[in-house]
Amino acid sequence: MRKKKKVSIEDVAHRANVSITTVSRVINNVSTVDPKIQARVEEAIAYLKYQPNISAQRLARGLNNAVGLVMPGYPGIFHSFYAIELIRGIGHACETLRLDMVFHITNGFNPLNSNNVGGIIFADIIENRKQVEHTLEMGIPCMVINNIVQDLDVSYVAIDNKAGAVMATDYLFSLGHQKIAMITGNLKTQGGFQRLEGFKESIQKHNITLPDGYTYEGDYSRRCARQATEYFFNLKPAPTAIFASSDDMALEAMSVVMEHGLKIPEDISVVGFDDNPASLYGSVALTTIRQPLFHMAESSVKHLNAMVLGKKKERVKVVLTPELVVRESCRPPKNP
Amino acid sequence: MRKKKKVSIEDVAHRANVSITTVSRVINNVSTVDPKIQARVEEAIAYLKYQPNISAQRLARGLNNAVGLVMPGYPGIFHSFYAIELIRGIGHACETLRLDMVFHITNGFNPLNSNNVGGIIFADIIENRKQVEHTLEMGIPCMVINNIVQDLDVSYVAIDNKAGAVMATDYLFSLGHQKIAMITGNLKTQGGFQRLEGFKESIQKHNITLPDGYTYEGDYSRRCARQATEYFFNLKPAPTAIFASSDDMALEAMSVVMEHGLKIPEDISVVGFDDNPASLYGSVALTTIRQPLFHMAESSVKHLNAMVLGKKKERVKVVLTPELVVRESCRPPKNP
DNA sequence: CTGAAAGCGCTAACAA
DNA sequence: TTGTTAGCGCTTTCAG
Repeated sequence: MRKKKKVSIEDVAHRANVSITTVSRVINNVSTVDPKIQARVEEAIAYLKYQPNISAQRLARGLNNAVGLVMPGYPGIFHSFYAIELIRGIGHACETLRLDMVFHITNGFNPLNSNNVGGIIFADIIENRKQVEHTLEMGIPCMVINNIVQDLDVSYVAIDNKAGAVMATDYLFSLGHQKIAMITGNLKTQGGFQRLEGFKESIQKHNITLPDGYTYEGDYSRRCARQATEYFFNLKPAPTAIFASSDDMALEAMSVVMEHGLKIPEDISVVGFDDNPASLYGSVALTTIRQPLFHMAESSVKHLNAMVLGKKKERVKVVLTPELVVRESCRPPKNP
Repeated sequence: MRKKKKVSIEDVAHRANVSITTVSRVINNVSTVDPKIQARVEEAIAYLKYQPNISAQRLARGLNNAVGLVMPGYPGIFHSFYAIELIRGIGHACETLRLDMVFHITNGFNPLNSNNVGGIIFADIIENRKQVEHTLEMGIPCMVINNIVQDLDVSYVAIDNKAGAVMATDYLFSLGHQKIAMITGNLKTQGGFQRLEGFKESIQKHNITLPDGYTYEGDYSRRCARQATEYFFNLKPAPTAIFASSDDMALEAMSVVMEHGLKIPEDISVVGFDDNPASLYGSVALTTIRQPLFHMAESSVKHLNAMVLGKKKERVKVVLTPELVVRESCRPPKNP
C-alpha cells in the first residue's frame, strides 16, 4: 500500500493552473469566478479527489462548524426513546446544516474541551450542571434541551411536561374515571417531576381526593412499571385507569394487566407519554401524549447555529406544547 | 456580555514569561521542562482558562484525532438495542482515548467528507458499501463493524452469529424440543441471515425435518414478532419452542403467548438473541444468546486508532464468539 | 533546558 | 475577475 500523500489545495491549484485563492473561491462558492476557470478547477478537484482539510478551514476561518452533544451517562438513558429521538433529531439537523456532530457521553466531570466545537447542546442539565455553567462562563454558545432552566441564564428548548400530564389526566376524567393511578418517571428529572405536578393539578381541579398509594414513584424503566402495576392491583379500591409517565412503562403496565387476565381497555384504561411508535403495534394501540422530541432536537441545533454565527445574541427560551393522541387503550370505567 | 477574546497559547506564554514553544511543551507533557517553569506555565493556563485550539493542533500535527461513526439511516435501526450498544461502546472508547466521536447518520449518498476525521467506523456495511469502498480508495483507515466482509479487503470486528444461533437451537434440542420455530431478523442484514443459517444447521445436525412454516421472516421489529407468533399458533403441529433472532422479538413473542393464556416456559419455551437487559425484568427472565456488542464497539475503536497512528498496517479481522445465557424461559416440552 | 523560526492548509483582506 | 500576502494557533526541527 503506497503512502498516498494527502492532496492539498495547492495541488489543485497547480493542476488547474490558477492560484490557491481561486481554488478556495470555487470551494466556497464565491460567485465571482469565471465559468471556464471554475470548470477547470472542478475538474482538478475531481481528478485529484481533493477534499478540503477541515482543520485548516476552521483555523483560518476562526470558527468551528461542529456542535457538541453531551449526554449524561447514567445507566438506562440510552435505552430510552427520549435519548434516541434526540440523537436522531440532532444528527439530522447537523447533516442538513453540514455541521459535525461531536458526541460526548460524560459523567459530568471530564472538563469537556469545548474548543473543538462551535457550540454545545446539553441533552439534559441533570448531571451536567457544572459543565453548563463552565460553558457559559467561557462564553461558548450553548443550549440545554428539555429543561426549563430558571436559575441560570441559558438558552433552552423544552417541552411543557406539566401541560401534557394535565391533558392526559383530564382526558381520563372526561371518560368518567375517578380512580386514576399514576406511575411517575424519575423525579430527579424535570420532565418526571413536572408530569407528576400536572397529574396532581388535574386531580385537584376535579376536586377529587385520591386514595393512598395511587402514585407510584418509578424511574422510566419497565421493571418499575411492572412493580407499580402489581402494587396497584393490591390496592383496596383498585384504580380503573393508569397514567404512566412514559410509553415504555405504559406498555409494561398493559402487559401486567393482561397477564392478570384482565382486558384493556375494558377493565382498565391506560395512557402513556411519548408517542413511541412501539406503542402502536401491541395488541392494543396506546393512547398517549405526543411530545415533539425530534422537532425539539432539530430546533435546538438551528438556534445554536444562529448563535455560533453571531446572528443571535439574546438567549433563546422556547417551550413546546405536547398533544393528546387518542387510540384504543382508554374507555369509560365499568362502574363509575 | 463582553466578547471574550479566545485565549491562545501566546497569552499563556506572555503571562508565564516563557516562549510559546515551552507552553506547547507543557501542554504535551514533554518531560524536559524545568519544574519551576512548568509550574508557572500551569498557573497561567489555569488562570487564563486556556484550552488549546484543536483545529490548530491537528493542522500542525498533520493528523486528526477524531473518529467518524457512520450509521445507516434506515428506519428502526435507532430503536434497536444493537445500535445503542454500539454508540455506547464507541463513545466510551473515544472518551477514554480522548478522541472526538463524529457522528454521521447517512443514507449512503452523502459524500461523507472524510478529511475531518482520522478514521471511520462503519456501523454496518449494508447501505454504506459505496462509502466504504471510497474510504478504502482514499487510503483512510476504516473498520466495519458486525460484518464479516469477504469481498472487500477491509478491517472488521464481527460476531459469530451463526455459532450463536447454533447454540440456541442446540440448547432447545438438548431439552428435548423437536418442534422448534424461528422468527428471523432482517435477512438483508448479515447477522439476520447468519442466524437463520445457524438455526438450519442445528436442525440438520439433529436429523430433523421441520414442518412447513416453522420459519417466519421478521425484521427485528416487535410488530413482526407478534405476527409471527400468532401465525405459529395456527400451525397444525404447533411449535413447542421459539427461537427469536432478537430479545425484543422474543419479548414480544412471550407477550403474545401469555395473552393467549399459555404459560412460559411450561407451555412454550422461548430463547432470544442479544442479552438486552430489558429481558431480565419481565415476568419470566429470558434465556438468550449474549453477544459482546459493547466490547466489539470498543475494540473497533482501539484497532482503528492503532491504524490511524500507523502502528498497524495490516487489516484487522476479528470474529467474536457469543455465549448462551440460561435463565427461565425454557424447559423440556410437555409431550416430547 | 529553552527559544526562534518555519511551516501545517486554508481564508480573507488588499491590490492589480 | 484573479492573484499576493498575511495570518489562524499550534507543533517541531534546529540552534543556543
